[in-house]
Amino acid sequence: MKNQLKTYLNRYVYFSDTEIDLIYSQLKEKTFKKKAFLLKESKVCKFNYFILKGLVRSFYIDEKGKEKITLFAIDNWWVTNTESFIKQTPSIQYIQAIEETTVLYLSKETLEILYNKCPKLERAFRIITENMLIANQRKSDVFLQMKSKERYNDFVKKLPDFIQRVPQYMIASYLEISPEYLSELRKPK
Amino acid sequence: MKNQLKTYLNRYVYFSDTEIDLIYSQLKEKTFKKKAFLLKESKVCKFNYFILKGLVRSFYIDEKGKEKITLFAIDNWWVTNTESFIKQTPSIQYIQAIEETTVLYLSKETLEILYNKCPKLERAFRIITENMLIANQRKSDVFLQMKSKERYNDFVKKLPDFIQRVPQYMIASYLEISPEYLSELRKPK
DNA sequence: TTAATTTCTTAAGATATCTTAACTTCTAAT
DNA sequence: ATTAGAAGTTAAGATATCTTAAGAAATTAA
Repeated sequence: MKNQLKTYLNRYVYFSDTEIDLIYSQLKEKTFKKKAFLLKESKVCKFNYFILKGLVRSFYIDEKGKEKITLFAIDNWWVTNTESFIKQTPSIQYIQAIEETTVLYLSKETLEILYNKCPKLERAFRIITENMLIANQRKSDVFLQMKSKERYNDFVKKLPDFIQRVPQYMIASYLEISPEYLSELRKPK
Repeated sequence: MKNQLKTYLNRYVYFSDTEIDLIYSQLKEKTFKKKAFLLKESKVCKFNYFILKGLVRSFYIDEKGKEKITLFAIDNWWVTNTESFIKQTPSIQYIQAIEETTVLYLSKETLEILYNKCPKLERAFRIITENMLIANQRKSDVFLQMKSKERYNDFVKKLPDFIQRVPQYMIASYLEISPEYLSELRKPK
């Protein structure tokens, strides 16, 4: 566990074992069963979760009562509801385990204490946040205004693992395509 | 100029005058005429720009040769092409002044030197980046899958200043609506 | 002020995508 | 193994939005 975190963090900034020990000592571990919620709508998102193993989705319910999936996250990704976690305001979204998922997690308060004790961690999160912004900008700038078929092809190409592990109707929701139409698009010929 | 930057940065982290002097000493100032480019497609985005006064847009050209606007930015916003600036890779997008625009700007290298000399600045940018991420997630999560009319109404409500200053066809592009259809939507009754 | 360019509007026909609803296939639980 | 629920497919009709094309209005330049 500690080693997985170390390998991950060292991709951004080099941390000594002592520093990793400090960070790790502040993290708690938990396993969520399939379909269990890490966060529910209207609750403040208290934690930032580092996924050791598993698969989760984030979604909200629109005016028509439909689930709209906004992200998937797997091993070695941080997942939280950024807005709710940063501002400590109620979340509009849910975070739910699609597979059994084991995480390390920490509160905003704990994270801020760590930033002060270990400025390198703040640098790591600055870089991680920049990367998340870049990924999200790709989604909003280009991805969402492609045609449905292009979005699906792009997703299959870039995230083939997810196609295996995530039900098709969830992929449709993430791609903002109705499940029926995605089914149509997948038809050969 | 220095004062405007100070007021802005102090919204995130408190900086002493000495620290502001250090930061300010590394920034250059420049004025772009209306329609001048801060960044052109295929070039590496060398700078992060802090807009003192003015209005710019970022856009790319799609396969059909149409301009797709991805953001507007005004006074007291940082603007750059995040992906190109962070990774120092060629940009797909342009950044262009819509009105005459005066900026302070600095290179990635300079910014990294400043992060080391003044860790508070790294904290400020960590927070600024978090806020940009939150704003962008709102766009990709909710905004882009609203109906065209809702997107327009939302934009009018949240950014009324832009309606005055930005030609309607540019707003249409940002909202991912054809200019003709936006014109239709705006018709009374 | 007039001409030139840019921006905005209107309308008709085309198309992508959604909705509904029924049916099939798959999966998980008894 | 059987059944109940979940997930995926199919097809017809509805609708949002785009495309094209032309003209009107507004800005900018001469």
